[in-house]
Amino acid sequence: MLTIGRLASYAGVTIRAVRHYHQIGLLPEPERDASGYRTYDADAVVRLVRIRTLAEAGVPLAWVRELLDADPAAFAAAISEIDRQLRTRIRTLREHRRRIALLGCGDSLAVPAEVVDYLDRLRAIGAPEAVIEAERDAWILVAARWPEAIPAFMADKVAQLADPKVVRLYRLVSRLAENSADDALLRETADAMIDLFEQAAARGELDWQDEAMPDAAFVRLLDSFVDGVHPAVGRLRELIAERGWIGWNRVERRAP
Amino acid sequence: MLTIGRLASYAGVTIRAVRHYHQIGLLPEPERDASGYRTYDADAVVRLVRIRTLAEAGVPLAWVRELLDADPAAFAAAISEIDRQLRTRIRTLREHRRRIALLGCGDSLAVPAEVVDYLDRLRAIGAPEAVIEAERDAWILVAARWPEAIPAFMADKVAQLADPKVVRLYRLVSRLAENSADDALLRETADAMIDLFEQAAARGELDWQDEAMPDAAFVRLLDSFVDGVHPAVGRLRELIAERGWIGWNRVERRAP
DNA sequence: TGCGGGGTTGACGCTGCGTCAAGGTCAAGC
DNA sequence: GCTTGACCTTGACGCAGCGTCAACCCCGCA
Repeated sequence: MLTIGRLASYAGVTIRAVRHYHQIGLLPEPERDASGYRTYDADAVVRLVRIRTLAEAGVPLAWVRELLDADPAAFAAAISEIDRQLRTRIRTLREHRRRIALLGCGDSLAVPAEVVDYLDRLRAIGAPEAVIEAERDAWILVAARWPEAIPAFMADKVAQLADPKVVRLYRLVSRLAENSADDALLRETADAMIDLFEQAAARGELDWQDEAMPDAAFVRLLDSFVDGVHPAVGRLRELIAERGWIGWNRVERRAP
Repeated sequence: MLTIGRLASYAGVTIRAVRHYHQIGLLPEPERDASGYRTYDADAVVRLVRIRTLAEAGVPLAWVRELLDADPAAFAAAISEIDRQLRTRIRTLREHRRRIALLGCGDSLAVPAEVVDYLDRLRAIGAPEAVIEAERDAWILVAARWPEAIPAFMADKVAQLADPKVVRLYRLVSRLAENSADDALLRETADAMIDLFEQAAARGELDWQDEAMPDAAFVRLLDSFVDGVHPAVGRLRELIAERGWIGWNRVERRAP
């Protein structure tokens, strides 16, 4: 007759594991001796070893009991099902490895490569860091909702940067970032933006905005990044609104 | 301003996950509105997306917080550590797959291949099923404690089966299994066993028993399988003991 | 006013044990 | 007979990352 400790050591498991198996009914509770100790016989060791054999092969304990006395067909079926699950988990972990290898750090975390490229171009034409961060955050949101649309969006945005008017606007914004009290500069910036808005309207580029961004609340959310860039943005928004334009990420002409 | 549901849907996570991140301090608790609803801003979405990006790459949540504002060097170090852990887990699962593919079912569960072979030979010479089961269970215990010793043990046991005396003994045992009341048969079996014991003793085969099986309690445990085969085994043990021999798996000569 | 679809906190469940906590038991040495 | 140390007992929390009730509040709409 064995104590729990000897049983466990014969089977190569911990005492805690044995008690756990009792608790979940995998190993029957044996007789107790006068002092309450569990007393095991050799059959318990055999059963325990079999339990471990299955458990160490990745069989969930919940399935072990049925497997221990399953006929060959059921056994084989269960084994192949468990193997399937193991394969799935391995695939998941491999996917994790793939993703973790792609992770950039800090700024570029959660930002698709196309967006990183676009932000670099913005930086190259002298956009202020605050603007770039706002763009980055906004594109993080867009990428989370429509990851597949990012390449097209970015191709579009990069193409826009070829327009000298756009570059000039960013220059103005950059100067404004350093001297936001300059009212003439503010007006000049507003003019430049409206010029671009009107150009876009003339080319019909505003017409498919609704399809690209169908969610008004989401667009307001994106706008909030722009508003957070600098206090002067509020003034800018007012100036532009006075001239009948509303919105940053989806612009509309309204009665002034 | 967003409710928790919109926040979650923008970031592609469940509401429960967001609350969980609050609970573990990964995402700061936002302001509440008059009715107690949490009100989020766009920055919360960005942070949440970043958390998900890391979590979906297999980063444990406990590490996400530090990673979110780690410098590139620390970030890279953490990433490589996490990748190491992922590789370890993949190796573990692959080992599970390997083992599960090797699992026999029912009888052969937890029995090494060499033992299966030996049991088949026993069956071939006509050993009764009860004896084979007892052998099987005993070898399960031995294999659990000294798996590396099994091939040598089995080579030895298989070699023994070449001895006609051993084969004859199993024949007797087999007849005894069918007719345990036959006293003459019982005595003949005892004689056959003692003959083998003495032959082994003469060849010095009993001398290294202690080295092979140093644990007396363990040997008693193995013996208990033999005792459980059939009630007649008890009679057999007495008969043999009268002639000065004790034990099944490790035999000793004692003063009768 | 009722209904459906939000939101709130609190708590248990899952997996397979590890790890205290707070004791009772046993064999051995003094 | 007493201590010591190794072993046994039950009970309960902890772990990772949420899923899933339960029980209740809030809001807009017919």
